[in-house]
Amino acid sequence: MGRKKIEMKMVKDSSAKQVTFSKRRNGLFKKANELATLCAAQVAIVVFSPGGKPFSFGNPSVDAVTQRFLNQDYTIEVDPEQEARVEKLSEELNGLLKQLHIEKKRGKMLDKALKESGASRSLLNINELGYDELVNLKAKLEELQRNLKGRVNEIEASSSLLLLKKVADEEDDD
Amino acid sequence: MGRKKIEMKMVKDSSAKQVTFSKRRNGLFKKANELATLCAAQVAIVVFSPGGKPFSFGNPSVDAVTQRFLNQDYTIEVDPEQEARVEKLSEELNGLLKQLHIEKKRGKMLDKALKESGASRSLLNINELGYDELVNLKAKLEELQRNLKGRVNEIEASSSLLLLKKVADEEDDD
DNA sequence: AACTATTTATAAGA
DNA sequence: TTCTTATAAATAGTT
Repeated sequence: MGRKKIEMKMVKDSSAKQVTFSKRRNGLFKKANELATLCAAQVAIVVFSPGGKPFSFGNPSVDAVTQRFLNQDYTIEVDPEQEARVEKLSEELNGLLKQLHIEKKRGKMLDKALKESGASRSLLNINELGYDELVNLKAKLEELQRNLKGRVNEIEASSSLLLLKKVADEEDDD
Repeated sequence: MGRKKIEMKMVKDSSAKQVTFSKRRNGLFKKANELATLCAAQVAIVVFSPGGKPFSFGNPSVDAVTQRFLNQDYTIEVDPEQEARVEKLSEELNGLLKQLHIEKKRGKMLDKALKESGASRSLLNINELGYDELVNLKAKLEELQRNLKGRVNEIEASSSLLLLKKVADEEDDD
């Protein structure tokens, strides 16, 4: 689409690559916007440049679309299409396990950040909260803990050990 | 790009909209692929059609790019740019809390699915695993539980109650 | 699904 | 980077 046809191979010259990336990223986002406008479609795009910088486009927002994608409502058919039902459940569990895995990674990063930053405590102005508010928030946190623990037990209870195999495998590239 | 120029407004005729969506979705994914190939860039796209069906493109995969995006490495500057440091930490914590919130939702869906589907147990062929493998997986699961609980405690310990306020707020739209 | 008349994107150059 | 322009590529309307 220009003065000459180009081969679909990686551009070697890093400066030219940067120029191509900028132009084509703009083009891609424009197309995405048109698709969303013309068709009332939701679109989310995340791109990392060759230099590792993130760019994103979202309609209505990357977050909204991503969450819809992750939370996809696998409605259980009462109609006995067991095959499909089981497959959907399996996907559901799988997604959950992936999330748990992401959580773990984030947890490690958080640990590191907290240790490295003595200043982090200063970010938390407890004084802004009244006593009742603190008590309330503490309760919320505890509920959160229970829910998390409860769900892990739920998984255990349902003996989804086969799926856990995948977690075990993922553990290996940590 | 066709016999006539079209207005950038939503196509009303639902059949024409579907055709336009298909064509342009293909075009978008092709462009994304070219961007990834030419520039060695990572790209992830998620699109929902007007009918609500999900489509995705990813290089190397939607998952890989999404995780990189979510896990963006907010490297802590030792150089005392405290302002930036605190902001990054705050974002980090925020993202974590969002994840926890997503988790909760997914947990509820899972509960529902498990209750509604008596057949779910049949999906879990424990018999495929040997005893040692089972023991191993059990250990993995317990480690997972400890890690999750540990991280929640970490948050509590660092008194990030201010941020928890956001969780409390989000609770309200459940 | 295919076909084209056109429009749009973009590679190279300034 | 931004703009210009020759040309390649995408696609709107048609079959």
